[in-house]
Amino acid sequence: MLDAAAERLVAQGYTATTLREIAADIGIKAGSIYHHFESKEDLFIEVFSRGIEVMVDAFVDVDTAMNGCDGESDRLEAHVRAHLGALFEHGSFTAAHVTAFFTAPEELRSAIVPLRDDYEHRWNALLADVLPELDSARLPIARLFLFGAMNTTIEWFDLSGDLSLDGLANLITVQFLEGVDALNLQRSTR
Amino acid sequence: MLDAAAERLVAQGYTATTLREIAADIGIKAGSIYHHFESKEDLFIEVFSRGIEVMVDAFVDVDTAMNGCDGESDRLEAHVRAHLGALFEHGSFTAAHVTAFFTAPEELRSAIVPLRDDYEHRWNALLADVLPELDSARLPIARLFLFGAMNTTIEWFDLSGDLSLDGLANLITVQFLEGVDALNLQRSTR
DNA sequence: GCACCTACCTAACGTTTGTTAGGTTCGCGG
DNA sequence: CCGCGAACCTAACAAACGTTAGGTAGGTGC
Repeated sequence: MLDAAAERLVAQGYTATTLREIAADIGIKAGSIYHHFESKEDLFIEVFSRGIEVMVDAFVDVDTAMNGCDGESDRLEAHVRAHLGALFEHGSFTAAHVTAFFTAPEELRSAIVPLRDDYEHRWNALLADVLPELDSARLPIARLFLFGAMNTTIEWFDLSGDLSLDGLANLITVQFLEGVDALNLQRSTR
Repeated sequence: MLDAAAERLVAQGYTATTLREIAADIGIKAGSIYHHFESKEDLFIEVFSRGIEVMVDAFVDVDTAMNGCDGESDRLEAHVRAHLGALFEHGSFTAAHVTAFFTAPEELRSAIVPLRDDYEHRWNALLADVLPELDSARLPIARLFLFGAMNTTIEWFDLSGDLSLDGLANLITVQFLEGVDALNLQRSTR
């Protein structure tokens, strides 16, 4: 049921997603939803929360899997790959979060903001490690550029196309660290 | 009235924006809107179209203002500045387009897609000029990274903050061309 | 066998939505 | 002064929304 809600969110946004639609998707009636959640808002708070949880889990997994052994740029690329994985490979929760969060009412959003802050802080810390020379005032801006490039991929990237998720993660990382021209030299991406 | 519709779009998305709200914003009643537009969809097609028009106009202005005289990276930065200007300085049409386009019903979107394609082609041609060595298969991807960084600024950039639009355009361009580390060396941004 | 809980349904409620038909006001051209 | 069209209003319409009250089927524990 949360899955169905997340998929509707991606396709239609918050207000356009109906409880009757979600209910129909899983073969029940709209009223029955209220046995599991107190309200529409309550249901979608859970969906958005899971979206962040998937991202954080993916982030933590990378952090524990590689503790200081690899190069810093490889570490960044692994995290980019994990973020993209959360977006495309772990259900629709993260995709729903990224596409539909700003279509939700403000009181719902404010309940989720702390979770988003936590995830952003993790990335700031990561970037501070990977880019020690970078002016700390420019660091959040660099992160926002990177997030912009990563998150908008849901609007155009096709999992079944010529470019793999590994390849995409590599391209984003290289472009971020070294600029566009470096996109030419990259290893084959399939 | 189109302005009011655009501002509501930015704040609430397509479905959550009511004709009664728009009417109240400009001091008329909901039914009166139908004297100017055939339907809600019709009204918002106009809003989204103007959003693209503002971007294209800004793009063309830069192209005619500087024909080959300046350096290629300056030319790119001028276009980035123009795109950000369309987003923040020329009313809410472009901002509404970028934030709310995917919250609109599909039949509305398909009426707008050709306009979007036109704008994307202009950017592809620009990037092909500025980056002649870049693999042409990577060019649309580079553009999408750049668009991602530029368009998500509406979610965080504050016109009245410490960073000016000129400064932001410079940061985005430099990061795009040379990578993150180049963010340090940039000219003061106010 | 009885009580109870979970999971669902039915049927309706009040509200809001896009939309429409018919009427009013006002200003301009002839 | 008359007619006409543009801009707006009133009042209602059917449909769809989130939500609720009350009821039903099936399983579990005692």
